[in-house]
Amino acid sequence: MPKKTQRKERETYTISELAREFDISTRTIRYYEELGLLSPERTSGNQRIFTKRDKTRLKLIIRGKRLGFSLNEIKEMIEMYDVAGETEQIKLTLKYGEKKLKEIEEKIKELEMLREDMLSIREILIKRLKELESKK
Amino acid sequence: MPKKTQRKERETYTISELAREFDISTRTIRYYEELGLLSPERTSGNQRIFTKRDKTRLKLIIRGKRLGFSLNEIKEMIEMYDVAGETEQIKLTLKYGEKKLKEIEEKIKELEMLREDMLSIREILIKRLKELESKK
DNA sequence: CTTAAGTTTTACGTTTACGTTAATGTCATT
DNA sequence: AATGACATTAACGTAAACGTAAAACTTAAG
Repeated sequence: MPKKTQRKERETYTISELAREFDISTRTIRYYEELGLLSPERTSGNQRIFTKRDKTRLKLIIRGKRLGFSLNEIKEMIEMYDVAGETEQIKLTLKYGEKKLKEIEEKIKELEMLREDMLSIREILIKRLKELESKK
Repeated sequence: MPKKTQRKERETYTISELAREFDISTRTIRYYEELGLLSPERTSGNQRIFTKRDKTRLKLIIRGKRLGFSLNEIKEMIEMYDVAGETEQIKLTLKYGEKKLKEIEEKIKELEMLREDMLSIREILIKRLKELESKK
């Protein structure tokens, strides 16, 4: 039997690896853990080990931030992923999810409106520019 | 000649009227002025008078905020509306506008991804719920 | 003219989301 | 075992975006 590669699963990351990858500080990552947004394992020497799952979460957190959600809102959304629970809990989660879904769809609409605004301003500017250039 | 109605244009608002309408504090409105996002006229007694234009701006500011833009970014976007200037200035504004447009389109995409995530979580939850209910 | 409700500026306070520094510990390599 | 690179906790600092309170002024209504 051939020796199996030692590489059982090196699908873990250190804090600075993730920090570099997402272009944030290690402090930020620790802060997210402090708020309960992440809960990485630890080595025997107490250093954080991040799994693929943690990495996915971090990506979610960052996306949420970019979209104007507070860390608290993001936490609530993330917790939806972790509902192990009973029917009542699930129903509540579903309800909250519907609310968030509506908010998200609202935001999409608003962004599209903003986009339209920007596009028409662009048109105006281009027109003005052409006038100026032709009078030159 | 019939007496014209005194109502030449009462299309103005006090600070608290706007505050109520947008559900923000008067402090917030004053703060936006302090940052140069608004510049309302004043009465003889130094009280702020907001025009329709100011109101439109305020709406824009609030929308921007909801979408995760900083007040500074919002200010820069608003200033695009006010470019009276020369070709060079217009070109710069256009360039900045293109950048913002891309950012906005990025955000729309991200929100749509988030929406997909939420939808699939919902599916999972609903499925789990049905299982639990059937085993009852 | 008086009064109440609203407004002004000034200034210090608060929350969120980290930045920064210090003192100490861990890990991999030589 | 020693060196250098990275990690840990603790704690104070900071910028953005307002909140809050005080003291004085305006305005609309009666």
